[in-house]
Amino acid sequence: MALNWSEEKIAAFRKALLDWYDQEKRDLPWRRDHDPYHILLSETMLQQTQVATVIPYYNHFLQRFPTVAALAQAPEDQVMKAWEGLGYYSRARHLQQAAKQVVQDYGGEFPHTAAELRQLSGIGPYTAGAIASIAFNQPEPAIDGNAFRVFARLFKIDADIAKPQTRQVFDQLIRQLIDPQRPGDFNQAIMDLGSSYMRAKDPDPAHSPLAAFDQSYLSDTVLDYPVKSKKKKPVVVPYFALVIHSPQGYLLVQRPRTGMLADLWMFPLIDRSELEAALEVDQLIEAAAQFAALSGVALKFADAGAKPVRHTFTHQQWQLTLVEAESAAFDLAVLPAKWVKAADFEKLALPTVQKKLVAALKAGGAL
DNA sequence: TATCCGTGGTG
DNA sequence: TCACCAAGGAT
Repeated sequence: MALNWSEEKIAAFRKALLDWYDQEKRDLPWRRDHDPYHILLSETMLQQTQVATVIPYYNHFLQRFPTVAALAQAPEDQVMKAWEGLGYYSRARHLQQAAKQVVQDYGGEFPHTAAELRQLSGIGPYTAGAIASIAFNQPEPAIDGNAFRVFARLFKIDADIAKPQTRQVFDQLIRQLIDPQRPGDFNQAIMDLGSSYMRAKDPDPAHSPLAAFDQSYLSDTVLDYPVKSKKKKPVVVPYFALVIHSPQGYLLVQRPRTGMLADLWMFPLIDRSELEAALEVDQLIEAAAQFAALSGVALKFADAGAKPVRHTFTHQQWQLTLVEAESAAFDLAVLPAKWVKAADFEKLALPTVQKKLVAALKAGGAL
């Protein structure tokens, strides 16, 4: 998309945006300096996550892993523990992998170009542009949801921002507008604008510093932009959650390294949709015994009919029916599993859904 | 390219 | 209850 603005108009646009930013920019922990490690950490945490949620995680994580070298050397389970509750857990694993790449491939000094940053694990076009512009003053766009919304409104762009190929339309446009003297501030100003006057819900475009440049505002069509196709509803997946207790504690298993809640610890789950008609208690016992390699160990089930715990993810809604069992301790050597005392749960990285299950058990008097 | 991957806030 | 959103990336 070619921009037919004069040089004077482009200069006025940049000045209006940056003057406003200089006056009104938010005071955020990762804006204290331009350390690329700080920028990488904050940008990774901020992916699909709100600022208010990230701030305490960011401060704690930096306290725990102060440098890129410290993160590269850290045990992975400690990194996961620091990420616990933040969601999208593969971000944590990729972040540590990127730290290792910086140490091993670049001697501990981040590369300066977006193209090189893009090669690091977990860094996509947005994060590469953010680090390159904020930490290294490179004139690279950082196109996040805010930038999509702000520029879609400014220029009444009809392309669907849910489609990957739409990014290039915005990229081309922003490269013509970004301030070559202050690219990092330009990108961050757009984000601040997108989270304030140009927010998604109930925007206040009249008071935006870019109101005079905003084609959607000038035509009273702000709420028509950005154009974004809708997501599908999450599918319902029913599980039995096995609460197996022995003298050594509760049985927890580590989730597979890929997929949902990767690497985190939970009660064993049995996918009821794969069990077909095996919904009777005796069949359930058989399935549980099979799963946990419990042959010969007697189980006593209780409260199998209790109300399920619900937890909704982006693409799935889990309905978890708690099934409690008392067991002798048995050898777990071959499983990614261990017996854990309830008081020691907090030492492991647990997903929120597991914490919900624990809370339900405590409310029911068990555990 | 379409789908997968969490969580908490909001109206 | 529900739909949508919030500083996206990997596959």
